Amino acid sequence: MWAGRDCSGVVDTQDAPDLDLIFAALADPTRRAILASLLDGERKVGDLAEPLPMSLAAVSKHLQILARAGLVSQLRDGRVRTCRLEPDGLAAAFVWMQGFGAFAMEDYDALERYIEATLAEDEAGEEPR
Amino acid sequence: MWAGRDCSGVVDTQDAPDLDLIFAALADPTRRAILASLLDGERKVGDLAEPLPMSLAAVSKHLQILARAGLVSQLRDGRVRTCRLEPDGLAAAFVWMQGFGAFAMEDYDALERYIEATLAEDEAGEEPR
DNA sequence: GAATTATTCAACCAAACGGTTGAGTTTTGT
DNA sequence: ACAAAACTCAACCGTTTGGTTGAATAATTC
Repeated sequence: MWAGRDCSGVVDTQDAPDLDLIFAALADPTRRAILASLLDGERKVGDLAEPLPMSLAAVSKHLQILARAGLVSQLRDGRVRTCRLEPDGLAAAFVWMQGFGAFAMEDYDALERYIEATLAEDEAGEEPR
Repeated sequence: MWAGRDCSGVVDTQDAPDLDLIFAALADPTRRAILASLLDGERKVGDLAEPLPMSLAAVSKHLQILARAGLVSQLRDGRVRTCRLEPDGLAAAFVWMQGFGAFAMEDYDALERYIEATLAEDEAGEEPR
């Protein structure tokens, strides 16, 4: 992976086709807030929108962007649309970044320990509902 | 982390201030190609630009964006500007995503194994120069 | 010191982004 | 059947993005 000499010969070498969409989706604080709130479990569009300082239509568009990136999915049940986090989308970006860190991060072990600690603490804290 | 009830009460709750910049920087394929090419080691701006299908000025702007996000740094030595990967910037985004995955990913172990494999293979393959 | 090399700066342009409002479109409730 | 609820769609608007070109800057070479 990342074969040495010409990994940038063509711009998009072996890039997963939707990393653009995924990272772009993550680049907005509103969208990250939505994702964070979905960590708690499924949510209706309206419930997601309620705390956010913008119109329902704006939130709807944000959700479309998250859906197109494969980060959330919407299940329509009656007139209500329920949103849920889609783990695999995140995984793609995560793996890409990891492939990076393997080379570049010096304090990889420290990071690993930090992550382990966080993970354990979270699992103790509350269930994902 | 991600305290249950109102993690989205305000949009930017405890967000690292530059996640916007980091993810936005990663959202462009040209910029990811530049980062990938920097995995090999330091590079002059011109050398980074050479394989890319755009003007030098465009690449210069991409590098500014990467620098503002803290993902690369430029060391000017004479008239030549040498770019290097900045690991800590990536780590911030990485940790954010990890905090996410801890809750959401079902196949966490599989992912971990995949990562371990990739890491081992890469370390065997070539040195980062 | 004049020309060349390496890179940024500034102005511009089309397209995309993040928001708005107002009008659909389905369900649900009475 | 009617009105309200829960959305999405469409059109618009100001700002940012990703590229261009041409000029500016700075260090090297002749």
